[in-house]
Amino acid sequence: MEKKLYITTAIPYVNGTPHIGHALDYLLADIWTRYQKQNGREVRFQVGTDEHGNKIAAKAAEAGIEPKLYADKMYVNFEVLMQKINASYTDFVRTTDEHHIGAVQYIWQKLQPYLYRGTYEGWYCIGCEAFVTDKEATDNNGVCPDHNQPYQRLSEDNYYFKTSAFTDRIREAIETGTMQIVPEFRKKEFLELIKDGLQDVSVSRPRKNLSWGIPVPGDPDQVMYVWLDALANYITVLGYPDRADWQEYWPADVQVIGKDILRFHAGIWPAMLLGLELDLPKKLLVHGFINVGGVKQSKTLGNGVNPTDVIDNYGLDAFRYFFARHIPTLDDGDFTWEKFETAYNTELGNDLGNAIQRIAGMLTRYQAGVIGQAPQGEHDMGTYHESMEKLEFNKALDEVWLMVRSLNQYIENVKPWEIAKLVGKDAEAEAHLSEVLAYAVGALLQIGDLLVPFLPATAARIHQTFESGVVVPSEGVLFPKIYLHTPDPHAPKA
RNA sequence: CGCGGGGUGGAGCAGUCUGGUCAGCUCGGAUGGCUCAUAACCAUCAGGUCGUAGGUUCAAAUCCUACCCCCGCAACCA
Repeated sequence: MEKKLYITTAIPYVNGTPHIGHALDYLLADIWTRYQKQNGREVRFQVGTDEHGNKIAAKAAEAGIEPKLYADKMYVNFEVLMQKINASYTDFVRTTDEHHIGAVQYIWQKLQPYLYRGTYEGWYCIGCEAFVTDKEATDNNGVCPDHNQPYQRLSEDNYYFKTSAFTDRIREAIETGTMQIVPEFRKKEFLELIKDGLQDVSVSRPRKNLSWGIPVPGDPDQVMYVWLDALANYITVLGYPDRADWQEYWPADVQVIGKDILRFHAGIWPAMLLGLELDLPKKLLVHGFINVGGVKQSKTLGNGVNPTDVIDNYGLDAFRYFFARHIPTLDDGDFTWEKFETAYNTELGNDLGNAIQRIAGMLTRYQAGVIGQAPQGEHDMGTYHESMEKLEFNKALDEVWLMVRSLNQYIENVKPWEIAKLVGKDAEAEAHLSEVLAYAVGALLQIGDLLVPFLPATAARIHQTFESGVVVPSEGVLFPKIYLHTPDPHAPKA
């Protein structure tokens, strides 16, 4: 019996609205999940939200409501996005879930041997009631921009987690591939980073400085800081420690994360797992960022792209297509509306949509829609599957489009419309025509199969149209031309 | 000498580990063909000293050395 599969995504902090980066997490995990399911595997797919911390408490206070109530309102934004992307997740965890809280407290106690009291010292802003990083303090020249007050050097008591104790084992796991980091250059980057060992992290705060969080068991004055709380979600959502079936899924097969949080997921998180005597995840998929026209998205620039805008105007599959193929799975990518629309019109519309249309059209016109027995597509799918295994989804899609092109070339070569003219004159024409079109359908169905993980609706439509042996007509064309951001070549001249 | 990634035709990229079969792919542009199709499709062309300068070799985008430039990261902003 093969192990049941498990894939996770990073849980976003609900203080804020979802953006394209979150969407990418869900999309990549969903593609993988659908691919594995298509191959008969059972997959559990986690998503969730991170809901504790001062920023949430502050926002809630601003709105005059309880933090939990605020989180209740905010987490829905993310749930809506996941559903909009049609992410086929099986589990949704909120760090304010009762089970999660209980499990994290259990984890805290189990990690006792690696926890010790310490003093955290850093730059603190009275106005923010929070520490800032040394870098932030330096960048702002020692003055908080929000409150226009100088930072103060303060120290506070808290608990530390001895991640340093696990440096060697973690390094070895990464080097030997027990815990694989893809792409390779991220692995190198991280190994370099921990050359001098992992540094212990502070995992709690005095209650007076952090009210909204999970209480530290046995110490009423301390509240847990983000690390143990948030990272633990990957196992608590499975039911760890009390619900038995978590063991069927852990260790995770793939954990999808952005490049910015690699260090926590490759350092602190494995240390936690080792402390709990659990296996490390098999693979960390580290994706990059999405720039817009070469510029980093930021709130201050206001150049962020809203996934909803894309989906609402072009359809979900168009969204999934672009971000799966034109954003390299394992590296930074670039989005512009022009690029997006060009890919939509040319690749989805001209190449694929049109191929489906012309084949369906010929079948209907020449053979009253009867397909007969479509042969198995015979394209070699080695490269496709290889790319899927290597988590290079963009390359897998490249391979599919190679097939779409060669299908169009095939049609052009055999010219079914000319064979059709011979029907009635040439004794073999009818059989030949039917054979040619059936072959085309076979290729199309194979393409449909390969698109299942990426474009579920499109794949379904291909199958629905051709699978039964008779063309089932559907309303409208797939991927009709849209010119919102690029000039319409056929528009009458102004 | 902090670490990492990268500089290939107008744009975006592949190829570099395992030197020759590499100068390739997509978009955009030009010309032609075709008419089944979403004015789609197919073919051909457009010529880029593969960042710069040396070196190794019968042979380098691919290996070595130096240099220039761009972009990330440098502990909590996907």
